[in-house]
Amino acid sequence: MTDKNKYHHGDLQQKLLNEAALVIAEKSIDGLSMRGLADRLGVSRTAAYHHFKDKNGLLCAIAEDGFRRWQAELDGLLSQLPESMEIWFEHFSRAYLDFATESAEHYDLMFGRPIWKHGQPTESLRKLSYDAFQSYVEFVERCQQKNLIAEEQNALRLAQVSWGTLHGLCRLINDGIYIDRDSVEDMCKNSVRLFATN
Amino acid sequence: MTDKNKYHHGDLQQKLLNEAALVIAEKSIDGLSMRGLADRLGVSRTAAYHHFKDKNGLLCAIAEDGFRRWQAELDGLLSQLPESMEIWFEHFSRAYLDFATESAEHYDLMFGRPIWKHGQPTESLRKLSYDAFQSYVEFVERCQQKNLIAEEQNALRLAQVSWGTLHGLCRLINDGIYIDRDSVEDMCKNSVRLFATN
DNA sequence: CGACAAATCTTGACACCGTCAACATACATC
DNA sequence: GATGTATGTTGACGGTGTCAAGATTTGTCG
Repeated sequence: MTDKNKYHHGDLQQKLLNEAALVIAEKSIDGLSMRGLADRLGVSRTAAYHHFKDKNGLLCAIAEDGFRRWQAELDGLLSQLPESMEIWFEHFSRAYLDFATESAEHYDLMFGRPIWKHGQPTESLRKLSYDAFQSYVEFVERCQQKNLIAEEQNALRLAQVSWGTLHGLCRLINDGIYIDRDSVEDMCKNSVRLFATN
Repeated sequence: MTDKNKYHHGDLQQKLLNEAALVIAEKSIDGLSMRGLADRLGVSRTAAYHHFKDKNGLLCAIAEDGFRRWQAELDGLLSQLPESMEIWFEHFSRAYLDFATESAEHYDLMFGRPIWKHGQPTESLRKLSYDAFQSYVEFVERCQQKNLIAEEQNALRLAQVSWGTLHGLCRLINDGIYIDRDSVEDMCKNSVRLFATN
């Protein structure tokens, strides 16, 4: 290993992921191209194809990182049972919105059409996303067992609807339909009241 | 006008819109290219640029059609005050989901990132979308005046949150995250209960 | 150590894409 | 009939994802 003009790059796979994250932060997801990414790393256009099946594979890997970050935060939020559902859910909503808006591009990738509808999601990505949601469902169930939430409600449905609502709000912001963050905060409180007092 | 090998196409603008709708229905929005569309109409690659500023302009025009269709349906739904909010909202939800899933590609265009975040929406599109939402807000206000909805709630916020929830569900379906339509029906009923009994 | 296989990286090529510039044709109007 | 405008054309530029074939390095086994 001459260390200087090395033919093999070392850990191109990881470097690709890191650089891709930078590009996405700079120019959004549509600004990410395989060729441009290769250029930035001073590597040939097709080098990445030895580490990812295709562009979809790379995107899935980036989305996976997002899910791991979110899961870590989620674990903290779900680790102990709340005293008041209303306060907890407001806290949860804020954390969710913060994640979705601060890592907007990651969020769009994690739940967006390019991966889930068109390019098939990687099996590992599928599992990560499923686990994240599942841990939320189980949290709702634990809350029901402690009588924090009415037990006659279907835990899965409750989790789906409450998450779907948050997801809807986040999409409205990230897609540029609602841009007023204050409105969103207020909407968030409204939806909290709906879920918590029911 | 020789009628046969006519140089001028007649009403290319409308034909472009019609054919684009077909392409979108066949191959989804990403399958629509300016060049491919021109080919299908037997016209040169840049002919469309005399009728739309650029691809974004064409997409906006398609989205406008979607908004007009939705507004027509909306007018019917909002024309008279309901007797029961719960029944009405269930009816409304179903209509919204039907529209969003049956015209999935149109829906994604109407509320999707490509237009609102990246390519700036046309002024006319902006107005159409604003009007549609505004008519919903005014409906909520009328319901409040008739004491069908608690008056202390902010009508705008209520409209935003309820619509945001429906939008969230639709995105989950259209983006391929939830594919089970039965689950969605059930989720829909759950969210109805949240809004109607509050 | 040498040979051979696997991993990794390269260039070349293909088929797309959006869109600008320059030019050609048809139509409308004075 | 001349002239301007609307509409159509081809040519070109730079961009994209990705496949095939060849080059080079690394890992493995006798």
